[in-house]
Amino acid sequence: MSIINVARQAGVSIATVSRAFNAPESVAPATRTAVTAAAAELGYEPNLSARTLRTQRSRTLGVVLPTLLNPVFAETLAGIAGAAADAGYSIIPLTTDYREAQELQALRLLSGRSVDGLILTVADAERSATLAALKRARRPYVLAYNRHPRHPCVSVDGETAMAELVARLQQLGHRRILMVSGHLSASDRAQQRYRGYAAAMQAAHSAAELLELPFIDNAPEQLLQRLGGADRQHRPTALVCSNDLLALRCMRAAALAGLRVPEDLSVIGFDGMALGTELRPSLASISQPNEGIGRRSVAWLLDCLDRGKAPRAADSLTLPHQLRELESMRAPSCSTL
Amino acid sequence: MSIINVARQAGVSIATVSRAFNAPESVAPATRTAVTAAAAELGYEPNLSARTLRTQRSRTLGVVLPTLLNPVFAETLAGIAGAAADAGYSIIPLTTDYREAQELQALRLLSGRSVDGLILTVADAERSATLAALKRARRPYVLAYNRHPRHPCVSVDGETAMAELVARLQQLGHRRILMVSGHLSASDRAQQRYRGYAAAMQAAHSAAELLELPFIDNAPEQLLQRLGGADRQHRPTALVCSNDLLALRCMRAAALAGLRVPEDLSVIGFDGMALGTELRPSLASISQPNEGIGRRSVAWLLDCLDRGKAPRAADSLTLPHQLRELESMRAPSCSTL
DNA sequence: CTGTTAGCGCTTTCAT
DNA sequence: ATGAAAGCGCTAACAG
Repeated sequence: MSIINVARQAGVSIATVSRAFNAPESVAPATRTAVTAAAAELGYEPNLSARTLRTQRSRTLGVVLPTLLNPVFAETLAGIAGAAADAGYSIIPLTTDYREAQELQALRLLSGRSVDGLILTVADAERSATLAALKRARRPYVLAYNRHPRHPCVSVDGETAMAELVARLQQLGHRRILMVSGHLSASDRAQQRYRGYAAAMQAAHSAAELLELPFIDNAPEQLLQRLGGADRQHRPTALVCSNDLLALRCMRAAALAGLRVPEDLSVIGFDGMALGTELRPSLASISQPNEGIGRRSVAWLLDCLDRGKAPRAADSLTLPHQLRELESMRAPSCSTL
Repeated sequence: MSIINVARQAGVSIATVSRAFNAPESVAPATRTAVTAAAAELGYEPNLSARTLRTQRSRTLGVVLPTLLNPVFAETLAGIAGAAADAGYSIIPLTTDYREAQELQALRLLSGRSVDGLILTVADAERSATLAALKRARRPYVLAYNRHPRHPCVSVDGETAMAELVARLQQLGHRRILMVSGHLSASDRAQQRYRGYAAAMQAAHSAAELLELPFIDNAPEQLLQRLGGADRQHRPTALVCSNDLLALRCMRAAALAGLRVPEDLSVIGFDGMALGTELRPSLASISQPNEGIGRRSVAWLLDCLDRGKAPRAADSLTLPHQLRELESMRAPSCSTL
């Protein structure tokens, strides 16, 4: 079922059929109707491969994310998929598990598919071979979540957000605030969040303390140890976590250590995954507009594509974050101070 | 950078280059080396659109799922994406929000992209216009999660699973077991799960009771009412939910009604989303191999594609489920009986 | 084992 | 406003 059948059916040339679809105004109304009718009758759908081959535009976007098992990225992908679909674009998602080798592999897979552009979240924008390759190939791209002065990014200001959170906790009366994260070296975002935490702690003349947890089992020994110590004076009254999944683990570890959240310990996450509000206690978090980050990335990229230029680092977008002060966060009770 | 450049560089014809890539054994070792070297030097990647146009095979799969905001489907997509990538296939995911209009729209988008096959989860396989269209178009497809005698499906036996769960609850001493679901008419899977529940309740001479909740706010009035009633004799001792997300809401509603889980009320979900094990209490659930369902669907579909035939309903796969008896489920305490 | 060549379905000059 | 025809990059006969 090709353009040829439609042309025959409508009694016109294939060029006219093509025009009727791609530049309707350049075709006489009567002809247009005839073509449309013929196409509908035959159930004709233009062949994208042929169109791509001819125009060198695929109307397809590559999407490279760390994992879909973290709801944050699932939400982001939902936003990307929605925005892309609205614009008539398809997406090809690939996941990397935070591994550079997989990032490069993803790029290779996508390069053959001649995607018009990519949206990606890399482990560390500064030292990313993937981004270097991308620049070299001069393919338009937008980074989601990453923040870097030399790349086009859509993100929130995690450093400021974290500093605000710590300030707010201090204001509530918290003094011993522990930060928990995965391996800092594995994520430039975690590093930024830590900077915000450390700066705010220093500003308040409190001691910063970081606990890096291996991302393996459910109730990490280290955390239990740190929380379970008999010495109430040294136990933190609040845990700020570099992401929501980690915060969940912390809440569970706290419960296992016999601590109540938030009575004995406040736990705050980062990301604002939708699920957090469904829990009990609901998860306090610095919420990012995850779907929004996805949508805006697509919108920006498509806008650039339309004008034939690549997104520029200087036009990077910082979206607003929000402190979600939910049930897992509150002022420390007297007994814990 | 096309096959022509490589041919020139290697001093052979374009046909030889093509063969060197697609049937290396049919080319002299020396020639092969020359071609490979030339390709590497030029950074050549075969153009998929051209190949697709010529061969009518895109090495791309369409994936149609209800939503990515439910972790179950995010896990499924992760499995699909992994298996597809391993086989050198790309996927184009589309979401439908359980709406038939969007299912049809998805099909339209995919038809132009000439995907080799599709994997989909539809709201109701029995009355699905989408599946009808798919059959008419003779495109190979596999349903994930849906179960239907006339379609090729990869799923677990939700009816049996639910019956087993209810039997186990009865064995633990539960008598007043309430089932909670979304609108039954919206999902053939929920219907199957309900059948299993009803049958098992009847077998135990207990009264089946279904609460259909609108999928809108976080702590549905109806549920609170049903749980909060002063009359302890009529309050259920266990809630079986048609999915994990709903179970989460139930746990939250229970807490708001002043009930402890599992001391006062057991809550069991269905799906086995990974996040459930991270909560406190951890979520008991009938767990399905979500990533596995995705992977197996891809494997089956690709296998059929290789042999040039479409998956047949008769070869449908039922994967094993498992009762995850975690913290949110236990025998009723004396005071609640 | 290798080369020549005809299209896959579409868009886009260039004529008319 | 419409048609004729070239060609996007590749594969698969076919010929040698």
